[in-house]
Amino acid sequence: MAEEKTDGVRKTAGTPRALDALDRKILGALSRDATLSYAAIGQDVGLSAPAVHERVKRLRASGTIEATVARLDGAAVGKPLLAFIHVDTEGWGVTTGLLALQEMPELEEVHSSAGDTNLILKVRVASPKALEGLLARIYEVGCVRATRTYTVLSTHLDRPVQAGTTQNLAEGGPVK
Amino acid sequence: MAEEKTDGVRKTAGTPRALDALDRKILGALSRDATLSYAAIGQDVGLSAPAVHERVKRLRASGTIEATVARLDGAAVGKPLLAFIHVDTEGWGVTTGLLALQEMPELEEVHSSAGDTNLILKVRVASPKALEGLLARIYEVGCVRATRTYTVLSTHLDRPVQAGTTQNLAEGGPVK
DNA sequence: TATGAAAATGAGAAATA
DNA sequence: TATTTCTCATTTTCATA
Repeated sequence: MAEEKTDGVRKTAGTPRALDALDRKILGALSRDATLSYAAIGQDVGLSAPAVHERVKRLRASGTIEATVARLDGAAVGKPLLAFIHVDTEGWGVTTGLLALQEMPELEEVHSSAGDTNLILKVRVASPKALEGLLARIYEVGCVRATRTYTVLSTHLDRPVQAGTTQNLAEGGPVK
Repeated sequence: MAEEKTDGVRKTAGTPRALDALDRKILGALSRDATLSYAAIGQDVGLSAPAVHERVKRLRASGTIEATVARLDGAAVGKPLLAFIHVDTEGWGVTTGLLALQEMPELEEVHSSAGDTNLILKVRVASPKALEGLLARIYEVGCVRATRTYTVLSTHLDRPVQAGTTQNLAEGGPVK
């Protein structure tokens, strides 16, 4: 348990510096394709390559850019089955057992939730059988009252955090 | 490259080539940090830099690596509120209105689901008010019978698709 | 703008089937 | 023996001051 798994946990070690329109455009480009050269991004946003580099460095240091990672195809790595699992727990003593679960690469997201459930899990597994095994291990943690599993039939959209907001996207929107 | 970017939608245009242990280690490293040099990865897995490059090129071409992207901090880009929305629809005619919703950068994931709900949405917004506005627009689509919103209080784990499986987790040490 | 490092490409050698 | 895949050497592009 003495492992320093930072892996994907929020850092937020950043300066609360405001982002301007240029920052947002750069972030938008990088969130789509981080292999773009600074020169190419600079052409898009109207900046020189070193200027883009400077901003990206700042965005990295501030934690706005958490990491640059490869997005893998679930099916291609042998995990074609995606599911969300809602877990109802007794009390708040979930933390200990939770850490053990996070060791499993099948788990991608773990959120505490408001609403009629306590915990929302996003998992990706090889087969229904693997899902069954995963559920069994969740109950082994203890303090689990019930689970509800939502198997994903098809994914229509799956993209990273977007830098843009609705306001600067569509001006004519009927947003009240 | 003038690429047909569909903004995160599955392509799976890949060869069904099996991944060996080396591929998985490389994928694991890149899914954590895609800024690593091929030489550094090569040292980890016991390969030369060009050899790693060759495999990565293959993995990209096959679609196993979908993209290399920057992970952004939701709070830092002005969207501190994460929520899952379950949508109950009437019939299956959701497709048309769905496409309009995907234009909104607040939407990150859209899945069809089995279970007692039809659609699972993952959204990230600036405020409760923005969430309210988003819900309103969802109902505007039509065919929406009901929604259930699960607001995320805190995120304990959020990482990309993992290349490993539970079986080979124990054997493979932490690739540092 | 200039420098250094790393990525990309090609040719030869070794291991495997 | 033929095919695949690694290593080595070279060029070119990009990050960084």
